[in-house]
Amino acid sequence: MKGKATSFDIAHYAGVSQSTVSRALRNSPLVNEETKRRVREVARELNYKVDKNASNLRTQQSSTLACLLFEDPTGDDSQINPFFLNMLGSITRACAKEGYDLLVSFQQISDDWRADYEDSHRADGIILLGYGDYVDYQSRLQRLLDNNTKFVCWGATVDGRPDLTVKCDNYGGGKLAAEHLVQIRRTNAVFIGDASNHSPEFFDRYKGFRDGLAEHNVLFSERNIANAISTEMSGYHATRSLIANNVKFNALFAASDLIAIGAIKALQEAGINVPKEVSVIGFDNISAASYVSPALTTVQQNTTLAGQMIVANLLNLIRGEAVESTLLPPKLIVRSSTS
Amino acid sequence: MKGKATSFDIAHYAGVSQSTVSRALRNSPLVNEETKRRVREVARELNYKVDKNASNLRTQQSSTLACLLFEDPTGDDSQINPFFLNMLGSITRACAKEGYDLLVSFQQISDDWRADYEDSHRADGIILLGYGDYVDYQSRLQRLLDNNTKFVCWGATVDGRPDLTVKCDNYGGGKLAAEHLVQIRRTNAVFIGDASNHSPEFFDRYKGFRDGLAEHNVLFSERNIANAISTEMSGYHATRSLIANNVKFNALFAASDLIAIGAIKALQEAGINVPKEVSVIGFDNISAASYVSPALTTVQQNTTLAGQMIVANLLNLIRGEAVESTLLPPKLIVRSSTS
DNA sequence: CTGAAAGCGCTTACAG
DNA sequence: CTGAAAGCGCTTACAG
Repeated sequence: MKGKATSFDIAHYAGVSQSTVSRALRNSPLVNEETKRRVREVARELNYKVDKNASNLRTQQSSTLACLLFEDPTGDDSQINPFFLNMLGSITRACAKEGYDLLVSFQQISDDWRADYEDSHRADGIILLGYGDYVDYQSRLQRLLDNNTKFVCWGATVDGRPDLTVKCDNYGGGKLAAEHLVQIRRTNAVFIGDASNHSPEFFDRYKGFRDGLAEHNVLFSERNIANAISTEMSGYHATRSLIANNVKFNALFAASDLIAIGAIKALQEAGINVPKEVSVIGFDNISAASYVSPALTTVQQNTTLAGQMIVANLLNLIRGEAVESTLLPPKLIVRSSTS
Repeated sequence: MKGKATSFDIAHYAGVSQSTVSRALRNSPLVNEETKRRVREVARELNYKVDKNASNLRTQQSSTLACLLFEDPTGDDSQINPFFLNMLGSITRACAKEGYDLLVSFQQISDDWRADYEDSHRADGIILLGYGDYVDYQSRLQRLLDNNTKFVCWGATVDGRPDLTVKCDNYGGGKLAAEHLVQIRRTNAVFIGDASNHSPEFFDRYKGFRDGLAEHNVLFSERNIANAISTEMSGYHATRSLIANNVKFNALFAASDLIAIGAIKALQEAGINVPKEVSVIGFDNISAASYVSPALTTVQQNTTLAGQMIVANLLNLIRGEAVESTLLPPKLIVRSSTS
C-alpha cells in the first residue's frame, strides 16, 4: 500500500464497509463487538489513524484550542515573562486532560492579531494571555466578540462580558501586601508599576494596596508611584529614578516579580539594604522569586488553577453553556525581602 | 447568512465562480488583478477565512508542527524545567516565522507517546523535547522511524540517523567547565548528574569535563560522581550525600543549572562557602542562574539558535531535502559562583 | 483568464 | 447490526 491507510483500506481488509469501520473506531454502540474487534485489529496492524482534517471538516469542529501569547513591547527575542510560560504549561496540561490539542502562537501586541484560528476552523476557541496596553486591547476584543469567536482572556476584562475573563483577585492581592507591611510596621511605601487604566491588573493591585493601607489609617501619596512595565529593566530604572529624586521610603510594592527583582538590584547598587532599610514585595511568585537574594516576599497567583479555569470556562462557552466571571484567590508568600 | 461564509458565498457576491475565488485568495497569477481585488474585498467584508480543514484535506498537508515535551519523571504539576520552556518559546517563534502553527503537548515520559499527530495529518512533523531515560527513548524513536514520521529530536541521537538530532556540543561544554576550573586552580572537583548512557547529554558533559581536566594532567576519580536527575531537589540531595560521605572537593560541576542551584543550597546549609571553599558551575544558563546567590557560572546553550535549527531542519526533512547533524556551540558564562 | 467537475477522507442520516 | 450515499469546503487538472 502506498501512502497512509484510509478507512477504505481498513474496510477492505476487515471485510466490512467503510461506514462500519468509521463506526467501529468511534466505538459506536451500533456495531457488533466481534466486528469492532476485527476492525480495530486491522487498524492497528496498518497503523491507521483517523485523518483529523477529514473528520474535522465533516463534524465542523477541531478539538483544538489556540493560545495567543502577547509579549511586552520590549520583547527581545528570548525574554518571555516566566509567569506566562508557567500559565502556558498549566493550560497545556488542562487541555490534554480534556482531550484537546493546543495551538500556541506568540504575538506582538502591536501586530494585527493572528486570531483567525477559529474563523479558519483550526481551533474551537481561543485563549488570550499576556500583558499589553488595555486601551488598545479592548477594540480588538470587541472585534472578536463581533465575529462571535469563542474566547477567554486572562486578566483583561471585556466590556459587558465579565464571564469571558479569568483573573487573579488583584485588588485583594494588593491588600495582602499592604496588610503585611502594616504588620511589620513598614508603611512609608512606594509602588512600582503602571497605576492607570492602561494596565488594569496593575491598577487593581495598586488600588488594593492603597486601600489596604488606608484601612489602617496610612495615607499613600500618588507621588510615591513610579511607572514601570513588567520587566526587570523597567523596575530597575523606575527605582533608580525614585532614589535619584530623593524619595524616602522603607517599603516597596512592585506590580510584578520581574519589577521587584529589578528594584532590588537598584536598591542594592545604591547601597540600600533589603530588607533592613527597605522591605520589598512582588507579585506573581515566579520561580526566580525564591532564588533572588534576599528571597522575595510576593503575592502568589495560582497558575495551575488559572489554567484549569481558563480551559474549563472556554469549553463551556464553546458548548454554549453559561460561564461565570472567575476570580482566583491570591496568597501572600513571605520570604526574607520583608522584615 | 447563517454560519460562516464559504468560498461559494464569496463567489456569489463577487459574481465569479468558486474556483476563481479560491485562486484569487491564493494569489494565483492566473487571475485578473481586478477580479482578485473584487474577490478580496468581498472576502474581507464577509470576514471570510479559508477553512483549514478543507484546505488541508485537499492538499494533504497541514502547515503545522507538533512539539512533544517530555517531563522529568518527578513532574509535579507546575514544575517544568525552565530551560525547555525557553526552548518552547524559541521554537514557537521560529515556526511563526516560517508560517507554521505549533501544536504543543506535554507528555509523561512513561506514557505511550501521543505521537500520532503526523499519522492523523494534524501536523507535518514532530519535535521531541525533554530529558528522559535514553534507553527507553530509543525504541520509541525507532517506531517513529518505522512509521516514516518526520521528526527532529533535541539532544537525543537516533541510531544511524544523526541528521535527526539538534543538540548542544555537550562534550565541548564540559571541557569549557574543566578549563575554567583549571584556570582558577580549582581542580579537586565533583560531578553531579547521571554519567551513564541513560542520559547521553549529561554523559557527554561529564566526558568533556573529565577529558578537559586530563588534558591538564588532572585525574578525575569516578568516585567523585554523584548521580542526579535534572531537578533542584535531586541536586540538593546528591550534594548532601557527598558531604555526608566526607568527600573533599573545592569545585563542583553540575550537569544542569537546576542541579547546581540545589547543590549551592546544600553547600550553604552545610556551612560551606560558595565560591570561597567550593566553586560551582552549572549548565544551560536558565534565567534563575543569574538570580541565585552567588550568581551561577554556567555553560550557556543558545536556545534561540537551537529553536531555529530544529524548525529549519524539520522543514527540510518534510520537504525531502538532506539535513545534516547539527551541533551548537556552548559558551561559558562566568559569574560569582566560581573564583 | 475563467468555470465545471472531481476528489481529498471522513461522519452520519437513511434504508434495510 | 450493516451498507450505500451524501456532503463537509476546499484545490486543481482539464477544457475552453
